[in-house]
Amino acid sequence: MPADQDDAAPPALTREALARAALRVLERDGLAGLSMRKVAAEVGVKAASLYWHVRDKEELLDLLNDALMADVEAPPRTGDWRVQLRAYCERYRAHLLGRRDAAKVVAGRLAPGPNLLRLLEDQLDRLRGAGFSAADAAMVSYLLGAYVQGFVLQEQSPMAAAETTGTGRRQVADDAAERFRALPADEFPRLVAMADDLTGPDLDARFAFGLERILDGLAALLPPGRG
Amino acid sequence: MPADQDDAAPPALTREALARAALRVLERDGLAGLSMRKVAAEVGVKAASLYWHVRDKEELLDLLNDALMADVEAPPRTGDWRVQLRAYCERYRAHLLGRRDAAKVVAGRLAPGPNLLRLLEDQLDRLRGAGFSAADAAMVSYLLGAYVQGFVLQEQSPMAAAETTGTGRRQVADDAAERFRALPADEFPRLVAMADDLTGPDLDARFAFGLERILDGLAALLPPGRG
DNA sequence: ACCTGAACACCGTTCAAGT
DNA sequence: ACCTGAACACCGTTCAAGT
Repeated sequence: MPADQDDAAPPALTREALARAALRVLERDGLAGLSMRKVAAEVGVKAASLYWHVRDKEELLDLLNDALMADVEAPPRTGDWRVQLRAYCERYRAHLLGRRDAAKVVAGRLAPGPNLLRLLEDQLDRLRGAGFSAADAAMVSYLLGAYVQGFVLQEQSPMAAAETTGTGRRQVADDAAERFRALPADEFPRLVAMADDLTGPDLDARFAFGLERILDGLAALLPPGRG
Repeated sequence: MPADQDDAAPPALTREALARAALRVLERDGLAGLSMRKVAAEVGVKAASLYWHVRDKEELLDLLNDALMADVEAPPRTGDWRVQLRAYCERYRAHLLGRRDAAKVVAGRLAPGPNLLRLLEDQLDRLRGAGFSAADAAMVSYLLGAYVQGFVLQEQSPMAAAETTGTGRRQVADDAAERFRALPADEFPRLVAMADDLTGPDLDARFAFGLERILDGLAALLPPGRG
């Protein structure tokens, strides 16, 4: 009778396990604190061992990138294309905001892993169903990705910095407004006058504003009945 | 008669000189190769000396961020708001694309330096003149910034990687299309069918597409006569 | 097939000490 | 006021060697 496979067998160091370990280190120490040595320790191994499973740190970051996309849930397929696309973007933003430094990891990294491919497939399918041409659907997906990632990148970094110094996000906005107001009014009249507009509305509102403008622009692409 | 001030005086290590040195190192070695030690060497000093002028590397990157924005030229004030705003975005993109890793440096970094403030003032002034409310103008500026930075971030990283491996950008697109086509067609029917649409149009066209959608959406914000 | 020890060539940052 | 030497606690990566 052969020994059970599940008693003392070490969990088998797979690339997926590596990615999950990297995810835990990212959450704990941030991207700047994510080192090969720490990820190795997280899986109970020495740094040099990682190079058996992964070419270099860059490849580990690719794995991490896909692990980050593992549990985004696509929105329900109810409502018209506009509510579905809006939900997609809102969920994507919320998902990125929810994990530390996620935007920084995801941003410049194209290499789509299986999880991202799954989402892309679903999104393109909905766009085609809504009446967008294949060429337009592909570009729309690209446009929305650039907007959401660019937006979250700008809001996540300062938030992280603020939390480090212990200041709340209301405080950050107020400080920024104060800096605008303190500028020389002859050189920067608009910045001084618009200090509150530039810093006031919360980021949810700013995200929604941009998103609605983009959706308006996309609607103009469809035949009048469907937009 | 006092000695001339301009004969043997060392150029005086200012923060601006530091920023320009960092810019040269960035162009030469990329963001990953930008170290305090190299920037110090670039200005003929030891690494420890930098900490007299700058709190830490993060602050040096803030200076670099503003130096990167030093010579962007605002578009001419001719044509309607739409041509001016389009020109703004195209110039910003071209400017970022033109300097190595610029998008990565600029992306998560809010701290606006004097150069960025100058541009922002000018852009807001044009938006107000075009008829956008103060609140809308502020949000439009934010939206366009997120889009351009997000877009360039996605196109610049792979370009840099491709140049490292010596492959041209046509080759990169073809390889990507091939990967889409090789996916299992039952699980990813759209991706397989749309492989060319997803990778085909060059990045200039993709950028223009997104930009025009956004501009369409913004036009809907103005009273019918001015949009 | 997978892991380790030890080493190499780097990092950012601090701090006493120099001028 | 500005710069340096020397050190500290790290990095990513390689490679011979182990099992």
